Amino acid sequence: MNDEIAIHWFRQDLRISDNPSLNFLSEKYDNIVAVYILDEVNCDRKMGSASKTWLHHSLLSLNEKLNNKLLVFKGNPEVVFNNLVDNYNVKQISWCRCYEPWIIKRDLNLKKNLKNKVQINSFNSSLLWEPWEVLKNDGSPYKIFTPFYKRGCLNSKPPRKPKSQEINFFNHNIKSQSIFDLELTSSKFWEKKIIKYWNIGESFASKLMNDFFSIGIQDYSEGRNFPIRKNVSRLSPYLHWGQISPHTLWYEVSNIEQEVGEKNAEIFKSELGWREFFYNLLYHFPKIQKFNLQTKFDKFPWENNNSFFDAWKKGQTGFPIVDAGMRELWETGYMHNRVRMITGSFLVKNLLIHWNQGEEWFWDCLFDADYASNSASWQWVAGTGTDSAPYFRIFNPVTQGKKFDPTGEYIRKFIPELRNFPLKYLFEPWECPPNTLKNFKLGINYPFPIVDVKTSREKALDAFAKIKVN
DNA sequence: CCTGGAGTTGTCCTA
DNA sequence: TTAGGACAACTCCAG
Repeated sequence: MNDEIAIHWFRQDLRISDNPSLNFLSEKYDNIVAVYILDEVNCDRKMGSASKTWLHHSLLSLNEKLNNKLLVFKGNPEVVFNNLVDNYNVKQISWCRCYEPWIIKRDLNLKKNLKNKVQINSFNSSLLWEPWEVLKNDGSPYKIFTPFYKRGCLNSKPPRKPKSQEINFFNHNIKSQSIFDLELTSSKFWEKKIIKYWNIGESFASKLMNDFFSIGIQDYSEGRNFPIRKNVSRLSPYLHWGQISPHTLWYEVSNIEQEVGEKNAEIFKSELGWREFFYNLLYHFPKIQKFNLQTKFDKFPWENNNSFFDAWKKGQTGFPIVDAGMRELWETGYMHNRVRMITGSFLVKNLLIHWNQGEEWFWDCLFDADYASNSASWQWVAGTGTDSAPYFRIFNPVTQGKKFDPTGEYIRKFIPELRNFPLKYLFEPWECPPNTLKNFKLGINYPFPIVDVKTSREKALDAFAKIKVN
């Protein structure tokens, strides 16, 4: 019997279907061995708590699909692979590309150091266009979304078509650590709570896609702005971990463009385009996770205020739409996109707290925490990023609440103490005449607003004026 | 090199 | 009540 093996290294492509590396190996080899390695040696930032939880359950689900033959290790991949190559007849190692700067660097070294022992291949699986392929005519990267997407992406070659095939996984006897040895999970109440809202794994990703494409997308262009409506896909965590490919989403939504309306399909695609844009930015500006893209913001007078930051994290700012969002995040490991903008704008522009702090908190709490998207989105909110959105665009947390949660249903869902609060004052409880509600006292049952909207807005505008170029 | 049009998601004031 | 312009000026991008 043939004892030659080929290793597929699972990373952020935790799926069997439409996996180019697995497809490639399957055509050449009869014996494929699947490996996952938790690398906390080379990384420049450890996974957040929610990400670890998602990964833990994803690996359990993947392992089950593989008849418990997934090999799991913790440590430096180079050491792990050297061991495997020295002890088994490994002909080939193959993986799907990641784009975090530290991973690019690590993989490059790994290839260099192992290429004399074993054949190595890598594939694109998680981006519709490679970041080095979408460039302006002069060869430099785009900094503005619209030309990036319309001209850079839509005018170049169409994304690869998704392809799924039978994979020849090998019924091996190789020993490894267990998924529990990775210590990705704890018995924290918080973890148990947030996973209750999700079904984690590849099969649930396709189910979610199918459900969304048959119902939610029908009113995507309008409805996606309202946090209580079922018009967003909530596929972001699955996309991040590669439990579904953007290629599948791209072509599936193209197929139903007539039924769901061209506009809804186009806007959904452009959201995938934003994801591409964020990766493109990260690839060409690898420091955006920490550093302002517009360096003039380096001298912006951010404020250090731990009690404000704590109030924001806990959903105790006294602004119901902000608090509802922050509590949704803590309760479910997710926050609706519109509310991410509102809470982000509030942190940065009303509290004047550095976007780095918001980015860190989201990194820890979000199931879809993504190195590229999280950083680039925070820079967008803060106005420190590439897009030249006017600095005076400051969300008003009262107006935004009234506009996008007009029935108050979202606020009431996540802020139980306001469940019986009159709708008229729900977006600005401090305006409610005292004693309107029995057993409710502002400052006791729900906090007073920690800042004044008007004066904090003006303060932010003054601060922005100070860093103007001239 | 020059030119002109444009830039995800807002708010506030005024007529 | 509502629609339209001001907010300020910059950088990006393509021709």
